[in-house]
Amino acid sequence: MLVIEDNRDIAENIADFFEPQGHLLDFATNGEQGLQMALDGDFDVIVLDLMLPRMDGFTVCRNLRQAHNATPVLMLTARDQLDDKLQGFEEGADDYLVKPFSVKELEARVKALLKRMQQFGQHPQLQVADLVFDSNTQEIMRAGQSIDLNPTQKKILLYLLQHSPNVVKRGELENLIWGEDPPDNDVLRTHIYSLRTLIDKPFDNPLLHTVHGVGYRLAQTS
Amino acid sequence: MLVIEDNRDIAENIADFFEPQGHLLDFATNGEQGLQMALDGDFDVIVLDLMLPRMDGFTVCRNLRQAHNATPVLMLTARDQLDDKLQGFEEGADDYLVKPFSVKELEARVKALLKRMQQFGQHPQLQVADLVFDSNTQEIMRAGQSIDLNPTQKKILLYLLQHSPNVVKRGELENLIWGEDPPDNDVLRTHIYSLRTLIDKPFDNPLLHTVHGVGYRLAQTS
DNA sequence: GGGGTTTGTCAAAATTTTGTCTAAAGGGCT
DNA sequence: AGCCCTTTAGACAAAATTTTGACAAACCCC
Repeated sequence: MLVIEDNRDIAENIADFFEPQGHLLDFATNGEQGLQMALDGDFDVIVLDLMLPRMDGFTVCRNLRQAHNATPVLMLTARDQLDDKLQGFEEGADDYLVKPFSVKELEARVKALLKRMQQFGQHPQLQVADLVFDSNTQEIMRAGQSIDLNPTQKKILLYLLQHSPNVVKRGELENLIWGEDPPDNDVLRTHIYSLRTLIDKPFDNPLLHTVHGVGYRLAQTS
Repeated sequence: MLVIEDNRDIAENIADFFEPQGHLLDFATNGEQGLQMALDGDFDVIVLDLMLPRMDGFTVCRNLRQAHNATPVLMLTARDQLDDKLQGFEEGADDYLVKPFSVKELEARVKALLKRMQQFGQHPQLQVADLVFDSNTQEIMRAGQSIDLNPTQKKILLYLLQHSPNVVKRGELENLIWGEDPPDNDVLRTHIYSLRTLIDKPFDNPLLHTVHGVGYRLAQTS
């Protein structure tokens, strides 16, 4: 659990409550540091204050999501900022709590988040069959050997991993890579091709499957 | 979205806000009725009041989970009952809101819940008899074995499933596939034929029936 | 039951989508 | 500028899908 909070009292309060319960806590006291730690470490949940030195909570959260980090985020906001809360959800927060709050309530919400994540088997590292994305080293490995991907390939693979075994529409991927205006010709095909030659070609059973007319999906089809 | 709430004002408030946005709402005014509806129907989210006639919210939630229903539940609780809220999470609620609340805040939390669900692809599964369509993976299975359909066949099957056991007019299907101007000759027939050979031929009892002069329907006719 | 219409069946042609691969274009760095 | 890596373009092959058309079977109504 990572707590990004510049107010020493609140941080201590949280520490006093959770640490005796056996939770491991890390603390950051400004946005930049927090983001860095969130990206480096592998936390089960992040408690994120909104008003922070150096980088505000929204920005931290947005950056986190852009880096394809799906760690659940619980935001702490001041009492009188409903609009901020709404924005919080847009940025990818999973829950929020209004200050001042009781630590027991924080506990309840953290529990709920963890339960929800666990229920769907949200492993800290993304994995399909023997294909693994190690969020610590940012490395992709298949069958134990490391594979080197360029940024686009990595983006695609990560997105497919996150949605596996579901089908991802071609349009989603295009939107992921190019945002609004995708190129007129079908470049995505080439990227999929190159990704395939790296992650599937050298191995026996392919994991990246085409769903004709729809898109692609990553799954073991045994 | 199912709203289980005995207070007429609150229910109306919710309805007024969500229905114009295109959400489909169902209402129950007591716990037993609510539980029944939750078990029968297929809701994307359930808003559950705590104090209810006939069966309280906790019990509803617990029963729901015991029946292995994973629909996200958002509880509504009175202001001064933190302990109750904690119990709510024990019983399997996914979030809660303290009364009185702003409808916008409810919206934000509902949205967050739905997003969380969606991230893990909690889409509905369409099914008629032993024929199942998983809209996440776009996989079609009958009697446990996977069946491979092309896009048109998928479209047709999906539409039939959605309308099962009702008859679907040929014109509807043509409109579904070709939009405005359908081909002059009767191609649909060929598609139905090919669909049949895949989903019915290999099995004992056919599910796709012709209604002469009208269209087709998907149903078990035992 | 018979005639006209609708539907089932099937194989081959036409079309679209996807895979493959090479070359060129772009971008950052020294 | 020159180099390296990444991204895009385009062309052709391969695969999959959709349409065509022709005939047989089933259906409906008088």
